[in-house]
Amino acid sequence: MGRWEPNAYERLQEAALELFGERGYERTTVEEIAARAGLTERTFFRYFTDKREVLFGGSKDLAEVIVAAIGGAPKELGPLDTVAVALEATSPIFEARRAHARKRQAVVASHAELRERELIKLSSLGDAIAESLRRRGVAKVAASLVAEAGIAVFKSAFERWVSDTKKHELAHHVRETLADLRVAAAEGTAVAAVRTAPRPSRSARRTST
Amino acid sequence: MGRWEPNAYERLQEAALELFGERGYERTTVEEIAARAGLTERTFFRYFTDKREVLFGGSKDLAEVIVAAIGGAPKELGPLDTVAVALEATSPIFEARRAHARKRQAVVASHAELRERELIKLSSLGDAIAESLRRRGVAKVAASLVAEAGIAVFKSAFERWVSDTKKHELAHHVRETLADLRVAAAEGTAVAAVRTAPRPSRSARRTST
DNA sequence: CTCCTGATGTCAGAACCTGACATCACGGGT
DNA sequence: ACCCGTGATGTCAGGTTCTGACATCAGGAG
Repeated sequence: MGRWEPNAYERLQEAALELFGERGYERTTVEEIAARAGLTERTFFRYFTDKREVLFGGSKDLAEVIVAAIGGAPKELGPLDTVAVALEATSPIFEARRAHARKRQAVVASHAELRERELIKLSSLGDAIAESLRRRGVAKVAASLVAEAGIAVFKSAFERWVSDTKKHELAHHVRETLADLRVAAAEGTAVAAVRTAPRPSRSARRTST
Repeated sequence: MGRWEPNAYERLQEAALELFGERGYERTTVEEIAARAGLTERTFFRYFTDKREVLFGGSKDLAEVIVAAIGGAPKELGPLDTVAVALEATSPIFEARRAHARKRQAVVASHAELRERELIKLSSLGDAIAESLRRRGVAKVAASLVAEAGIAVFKSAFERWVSDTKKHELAHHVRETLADLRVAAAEGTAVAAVRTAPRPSRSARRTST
C-alpha cells in the first residue's frame, strides 16, 4: 500500500465531473474538486494546467487512435473514407462510457468557456488528421479540407450518438453522418462543379504530395 | 466638452493592442491597459466581459455584414457561392486596417487563450451563416456543411490576405481559396461521389427547407 | 435650481493560478 | 540495518482576473 491513494488523476476527473453536474461548472471551485478527491488545490494544478482541462484528459488518446487508424487504413480508400474509418475506430473508447460521456457533454455544452476548450481540441485534432493524410500522399489543400470535413462529421455524429436512445454505436452514426454529408455534397449546388470559378492560386496548382 | 474623454471603448481596444504587441498578452495586466486609456480596471470590465474580449469587438459587425450579404445575394447562386460572395463583402471592413489587422492576428496567433476565443467566434459565425442559408431554402444538413466550408475558406483566405505582400484585397483571396477548395473537391477522391455509402439517416431523407 | 441619469471611480473580496520551499514514505545502494 | 535520493503531496505567499456594492459628480430635463 502506497503512501497515498492511487490514481489521483482519475479521482480528480471524477470528482470534477460529479461536482460540475451537481452545482454547475461556475459554482464549483477547484478547491472543492480537490477536497472531494482527497487532495489539495495545489495538487489539482499539478495534474491539470487549467480548471477546464480536467474535462479534456481524453483528447490526447483520441488523437492517437485516429492518427494510428489513418496510418493503418487500406490504401485504396479515398481520403474522406480514410478519415471516416479512423473516426469509427474511436467507437470502442466511448462505447464503454455512454453515461459518462453524456454527463460530460451536458456540462461542456452548458458553459462557453468549456465549449471554447472543446473547439480548440477539435481544431488540433483536425491538424493531426490533416498531417496524417499528407503523410499518405494527399495534397496539402485537400488534406486540410478533408480534415475539416472529418471534424464536422465527428461533431455531428457524436451529438447524435450522445442523444441516441436506441444505443447504436458511435461508428454507426459516423457512417450515417458521412452519408448525409455526401448527399448534401451531391445535391450539386452544395459543393458545385467548377462553374464560374477563377483560376486556382499558384499554390494549389503545384504538384501535390 | 463632456465630463470625460470620449470613445472609452475604442481607447481601450487600442491601448490593449499596443500593450499586447509591446509586452505580450500574458505580461500585460488589465490595469495597465486601463491606465493607458486613462481609465480604471473596473471600467475596463464594464466594456469587456473578459480580458480576451477586447480583441474581438468587431466580430459582431462581421457577422451582421455577412448575414446581410447572404440575404441580399442573387437567388441564382448556389449556397457555396452565396457564402463566398458574402465573405467577399467583408473586404472593405478590413481593407482600411491592414496594419491593424496584422498586429491583431499576430497577437491572437501567439496565445492559445486567444485562439480559443477566435474559434468560438468563428463557430458562432458559422451558425449564423447556416441559419441565413436555411432562410433561403437550403436544407439543414447542407446549410451546416456549406457554412463550415465557408468558415474554412474564410480562415484560409484571411491568413493569405494578412501575409500577402502584394496587397491584393481580401475578396481576391476569398475567390482564390474557394477555387482551391473546388479543385480539391473535384480531384474526385476528396468529396467522392456516392460510392460504398450506406443509406443516409432519416433526418437527411426528410424534405428540405 | 433641483433632481435624475449615466459614466466612472473606489473598495473589498472570491476564485484562479504559480513559484518556492517543506514533508516524508518508499526503494535502492551499501 | 542504515542512509539517502526521489517523487508525490502539502503549505504559504502573492499576483491577476473578475464581480458586487456603493460613492461621485457633470450635464441635461423639468
